[in-house]
Amino acid sequence: MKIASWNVNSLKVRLPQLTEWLAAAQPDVVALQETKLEDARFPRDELAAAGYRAVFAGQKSYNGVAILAREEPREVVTDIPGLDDPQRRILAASVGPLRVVDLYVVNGKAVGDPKYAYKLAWLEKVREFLAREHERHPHLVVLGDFNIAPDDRDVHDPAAWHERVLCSTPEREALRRITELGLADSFRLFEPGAGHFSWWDYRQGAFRRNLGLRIDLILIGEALKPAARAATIDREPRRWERPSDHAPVTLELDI
DNA sequence: ATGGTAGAACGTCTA
Repeated sequence: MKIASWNVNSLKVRLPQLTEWLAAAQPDVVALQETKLEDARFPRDELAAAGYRAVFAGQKSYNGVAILAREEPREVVTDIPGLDDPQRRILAASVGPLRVVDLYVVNGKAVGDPKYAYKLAWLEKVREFLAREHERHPHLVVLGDFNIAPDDRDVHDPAAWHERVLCSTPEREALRRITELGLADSFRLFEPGAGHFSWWDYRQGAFRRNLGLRIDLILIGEALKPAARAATIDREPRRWERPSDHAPVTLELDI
């Protein structure tokens, strides 16, 4: 099984790129973030033509998450206890043997900003939800745009980003509390080195200069670790015309 | 340089 996560930054704009990438990469499950679409406008028919069933939780203009799969996702959850949140940032569903939780983590804007406090509170509520999900579903996959670079290997210029939003210690500790539920950052099962990024700012030629961060993650439960075969960051779509600022990330599981 | 670019929407927010 090949699973993937991609922040598409507007599914309306990126639909042709998504279908091209689906045809080339042939993933079995795909988590999307920043669809920026109301559910009534979700391109269900176009994705069905590409061979994917879809479940989604969207809103106008901002946020929005979706899970695509070869078979119909089951037991869909869009709202979790303790988060009465109009922002559509979380979507859980069962696909085949997997429990899949798609996250579009709050960006946070800047350390100390009210949005940063919302980010940390949001992550704690999500951690509580994931703890319960993991108890019920050992084959748990938690993936998406985490808006946190786990450590300095995931940052092009750690000095410049020191204690800034996406890299601050409280954010990294919030992520660590989630991985301590027994959820491994699958990319690091295969690649220990620095300099592998999944997001590059649109400005100042950041992609061309590889000035990026690795903030798009696929976490897997301990029970899935023996099945992990390969993890990639596919930079190719970031080179296309009018790209998302994020690259798709993938994990191959022998399951 | 509190800039720069992109998306949604058409002024201004979000990232």
